Amino acid sequence: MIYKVEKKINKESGKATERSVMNSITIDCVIFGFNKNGLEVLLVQHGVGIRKGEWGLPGGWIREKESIDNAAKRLLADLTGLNNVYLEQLKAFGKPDRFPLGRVITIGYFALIMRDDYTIQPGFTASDAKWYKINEIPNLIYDHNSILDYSIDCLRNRVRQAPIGFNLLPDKFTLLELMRLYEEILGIEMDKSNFRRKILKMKLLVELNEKQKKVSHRAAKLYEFDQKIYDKLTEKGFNFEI
Amino acid sequence: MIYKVEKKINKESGKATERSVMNSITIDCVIFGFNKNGLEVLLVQHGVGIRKGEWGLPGGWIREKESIDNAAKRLLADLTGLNNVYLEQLKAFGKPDRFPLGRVITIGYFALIMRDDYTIQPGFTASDAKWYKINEIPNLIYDHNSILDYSIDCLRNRVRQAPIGFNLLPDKFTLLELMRLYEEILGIEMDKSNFRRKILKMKLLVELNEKQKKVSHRAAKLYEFDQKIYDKLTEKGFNFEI
DNA sequence: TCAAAAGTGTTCCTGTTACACCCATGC
DNA sequence: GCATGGGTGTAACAGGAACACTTTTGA
Repeated sequence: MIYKVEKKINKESGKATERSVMNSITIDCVIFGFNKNGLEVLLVQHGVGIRKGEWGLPGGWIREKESIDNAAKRLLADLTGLNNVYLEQLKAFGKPDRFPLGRVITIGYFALIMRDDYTIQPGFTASDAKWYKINEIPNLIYDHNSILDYSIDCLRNRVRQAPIGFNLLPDKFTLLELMRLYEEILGIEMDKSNFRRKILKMKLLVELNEKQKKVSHRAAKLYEFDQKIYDKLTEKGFNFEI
Repeated sequence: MIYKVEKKINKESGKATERSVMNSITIDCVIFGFNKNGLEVLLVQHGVGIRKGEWGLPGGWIREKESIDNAAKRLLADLTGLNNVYLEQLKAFGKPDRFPLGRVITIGYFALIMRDDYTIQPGFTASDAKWYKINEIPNLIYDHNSILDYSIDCLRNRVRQAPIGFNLLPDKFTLLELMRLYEEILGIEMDKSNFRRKILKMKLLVELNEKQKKVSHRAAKLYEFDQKIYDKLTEKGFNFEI
């Protein structure tokens, strides 16, 4: 029974014929990116199987000897070529009928990456990959729409309680760029002045001796987020909150 | 290979010889209870296998045709005899060496139950079950200590952002009882007067025409939490926060 | 009448909100 | 000079923290 399921799955995905991976468990990853288009998600098109041509979250199998976190990291690196990416587990999704060809539980992850770094590598489970705006998501395979919805809720919560939003921006950014990021993710409008005060008061940004270049307005100062400063502050009981 | 692993697991737990469950995936549940002793967790003692006599989280296998949420519900009902229990998934735990006899990923859950309701039912994977205070947890099997630690962090966050703490109290409770609950979970001291104001201002408690009885001091009013009121408020954009 | 907890009121202080306004730069 | 976004300042308000005080009940 289980063997049969595994064979079918392999037909579908066209991979993992050796016994080096766990069966009945997969990983699916919501990859968030941010640029002038706003918040986007990287989706892949299935290259083989009955759902060929349809879009879904990038995902894959877990090898026998790797942790689930490392499996997610590996899948992400294979697809994007990026290594030190912010990655966090969402939760497990396990409705019995979520996958039509057998009982497969999937563990959801979300990643935050800096768009400009990114060049698409043809992933082994995808014939194509494409960024989609957060509010223009098509119908996805399996339960991937609900995983995606869940990930957005999760991102909105997390981004307000931990300084993880910086992972979506270049190393050096202006305060307004940071504010636009929060506005986009949270879907709200913020006050420039109040945002500046709030974020600067936390003292976890490093003010650089550098300014924007080639902008048709007064050049803004660039700032940097320093994880070490944040770690020190949290040790002393500091809680990030926006 | 996988079959071998499964046989070993069965020896260990003394169950699931049919093929009606998924292999390589389990569920472990952190069950929180609250009474005059404070916040406690229900642990079970392994009845058979090499870890006999050691304590761990109650858990079990997922049947082929049930969702993971329902599997957790079922396990909880089998152990405690309770049915409508507040239950939430933590996340999946999947270090490759977390289970010594083979690769098994577990999905963690936490439950909030009202202690007085509770009578221990001999669970099929446990020879004994016992409540442990949150800060007197012994060494547990496998990675159960880290699952438990994670669940406490998670509870502390959740209890401040959603009105789930009520599940640990009787239907009717006084404001001070509620405050003591928060103090215990969050590990902080609160001001009686400020807490009253805050919680009453939310208008999600129903004031009953009833008072405490047989107390050797002024009897306090009893209140009730009404999920419907909360749902209506959240529709209007209300956010619970303590 | 005393202990213990219920319940009310008030003051101080901080952080947030909603603005108005000036500054620098490219076109 | 004007449009655009950068950056500063402030007054009004809301909410939280800290604390004092009165009330009710059983023993």
